[in-house]
Amino acid sequence: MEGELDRTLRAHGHRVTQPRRAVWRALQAGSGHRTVDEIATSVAAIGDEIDTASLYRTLALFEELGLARVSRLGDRDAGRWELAHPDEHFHLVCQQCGDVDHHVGTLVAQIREHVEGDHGFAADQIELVVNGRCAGCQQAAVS
Amino acid sequence: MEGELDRTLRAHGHRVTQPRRAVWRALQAGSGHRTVDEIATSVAAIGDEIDTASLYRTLALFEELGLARVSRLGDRDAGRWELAHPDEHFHLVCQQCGDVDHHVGTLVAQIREHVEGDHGFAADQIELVVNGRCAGCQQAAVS
DNA sequence: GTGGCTGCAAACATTTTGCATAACT
DNA sequence: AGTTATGCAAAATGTTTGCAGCCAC
Repeated sequence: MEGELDRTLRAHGHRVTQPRRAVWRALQAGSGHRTVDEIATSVAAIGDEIDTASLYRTLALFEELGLARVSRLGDRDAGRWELAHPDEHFHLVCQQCGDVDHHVGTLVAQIREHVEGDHGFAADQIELVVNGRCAGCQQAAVS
Repeated sequence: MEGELDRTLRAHGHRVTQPRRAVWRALQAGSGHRTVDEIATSVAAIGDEIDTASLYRTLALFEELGLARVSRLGDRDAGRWELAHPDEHFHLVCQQCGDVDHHVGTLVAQIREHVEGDHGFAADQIELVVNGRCAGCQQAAVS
């Protein structure tokens, strides 16, 4: 469904270009939580090409339009991008296998209620990152 | 109490040096959530001096020893360091005034239970960053 | 045709690393 | 004395910016 990108871009007076479409498709393809580098590779795999600078600009635009989201997972390295989904979610980062799991649940809604109720804080975006060891790696450690 | 630093360092076979003491004192001084640059300035203010590379190495060591913690607050820029406190806590980042509030509560413990119970995930460190507008800025917007 | 968008290259900021010297134990 | 930690400089990494030409509108 290419419609959403085109519609959103035009609605805000931005142009629909080949690079933007390519990035959009690349984001759809993968399973989220990709670095800029990975997205560039993904774009290349589709047969397109995009310059790093343009990629950053495109992602920044997507974020501004609410089409994508970036999160810096607790650790050191680079920002990771994913398509924006309506549901609130949180990340489980396994320190051992490096896997990043993506969970949707009521947890984030509970957090929102808590900070709004107890602290009078208008929560806009909630980023929850849990570092630890996933179920698989715990088993592996025992065996 | 300078004892904690000395004790912890020696307990792990590390040396007690002037730069390490200076960084430790600088961390005690400020109110947490400082960038490497700010810590360096803080060290200089005490009358000491430390090279950036050493500062990074020192902070990495402190983290390894459980004396300090780093967090990349959702946004763009650099990592922010603070002393490790036993209590779990979370951050409220106001997008308007830029203030970073630091809250302790049962919330983080609840999160831990949730991911361990429902997802079999052994939570090691939980980083919760809430972006939004603080109570003060909400009032300011109304008036 | 025109102004926004892209690609290229260079700048920037943050963090890491190699190595000779200094300092803790 | 024997190492470990430091400072300096240089590199690595991730991201941003200036600008001439191109392309969607």
